[in-house]
Amino acid sequence: MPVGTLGSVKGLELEQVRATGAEMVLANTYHLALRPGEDIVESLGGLHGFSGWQGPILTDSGGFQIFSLAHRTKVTEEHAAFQSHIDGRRVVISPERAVAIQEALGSDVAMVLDHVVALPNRPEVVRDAAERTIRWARRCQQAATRSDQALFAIVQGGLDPAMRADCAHRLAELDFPGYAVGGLSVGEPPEQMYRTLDVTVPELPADRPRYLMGVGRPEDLLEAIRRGIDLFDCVMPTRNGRNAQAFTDEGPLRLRNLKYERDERPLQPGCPCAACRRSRGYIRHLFMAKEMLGPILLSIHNLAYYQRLVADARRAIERDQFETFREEKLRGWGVV
RNA sequence: GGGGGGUUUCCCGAGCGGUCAAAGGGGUCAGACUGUAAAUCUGAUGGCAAUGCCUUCGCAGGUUCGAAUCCUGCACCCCCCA
Repeated sequence: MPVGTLGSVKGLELEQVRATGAEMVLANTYHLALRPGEDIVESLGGLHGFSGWQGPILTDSGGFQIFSLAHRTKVTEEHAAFQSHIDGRRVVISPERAVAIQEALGSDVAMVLDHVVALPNRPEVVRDAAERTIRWARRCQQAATRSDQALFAIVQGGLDPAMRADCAHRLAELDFPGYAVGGLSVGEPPEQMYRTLDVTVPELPADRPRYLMGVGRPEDLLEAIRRGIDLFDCVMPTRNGRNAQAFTDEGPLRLRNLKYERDERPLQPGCPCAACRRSRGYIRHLFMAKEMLGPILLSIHNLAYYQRLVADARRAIERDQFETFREEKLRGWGVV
């Protein structure tokens, strides 16, 4: 899923997002509750009518903001209290409120409010957050009223295998329609994230979507797919695209680099996206000149690249050739 | 013709006797970015055999232990008066 936190995949029109192959996008509860407010989104047709996106929409709950905006957030058993990053006012999001906001937003998939902490962290902090996440998941489940909206649970538990497995197991017993693995890629080395997936994913029902939140680099996606993950979201293709980085089969390209000044090749030979109809030299020029088309084109390219990556992975799995596919990709990226 | 102001490292622009290879900004070069407080942030940016040496603040001389800073002459630019 491309990330459209504020109800828009930054810089891109709906058709451009759709043309990358994306079917589902992500938006954010905390951010939309602050601005414009879920009541306004609801009155303007819900997230679909409001943004115009016809496909499925998943809303994150605000749990990630407990981590990313930690310095202005206070968590109690009852709720998370934020000091708005926009105007400083107090914004309280309880599990019940997170569900109510998401129901008003009208997303197709809502996420439970979870408690995300930075890693590495003290065991008691990680355990406390994981236990609270389970209690909050129950409260979210009980607060949910819409039959046309799925509610996914989120596994926490840091890097502790036992805690992860336990958290996953206990959430699985609550019979959610989908499960996410959260609290990863928040500062820990990739290897530790992979090891955590090794022990977490097997505890989650294989007949439900298994979603790794906020990940990641192309190699992270393949490592996660290999371990049973079905769904991802990440700002990397769009944010890094806006910052002049293009993902390709030869690894990421920093288009501002002098070496592309006269490079007449496309970013990725064979890529059908709009950016790849131009030369690297032209795209470098756009970034050096601070033309808005630069960030737009690389956002398009990176989203298309990511979509193709997972589509190809899916096809490889169907042919039982995933390992070969993965090794080829990693070799191209120079990761192995 | 008379009076005044100015010329600083790639650019703009501080500095006005030593702590100045010289603030700050721009540009350039390089790096970071993982459920978006991000079209953002970080570092480098005279040369070198480099805990030191050399070259540089319009040009040429001079004063001084020491000058981007003071003095003299010259060149060029800007403003006002005629």
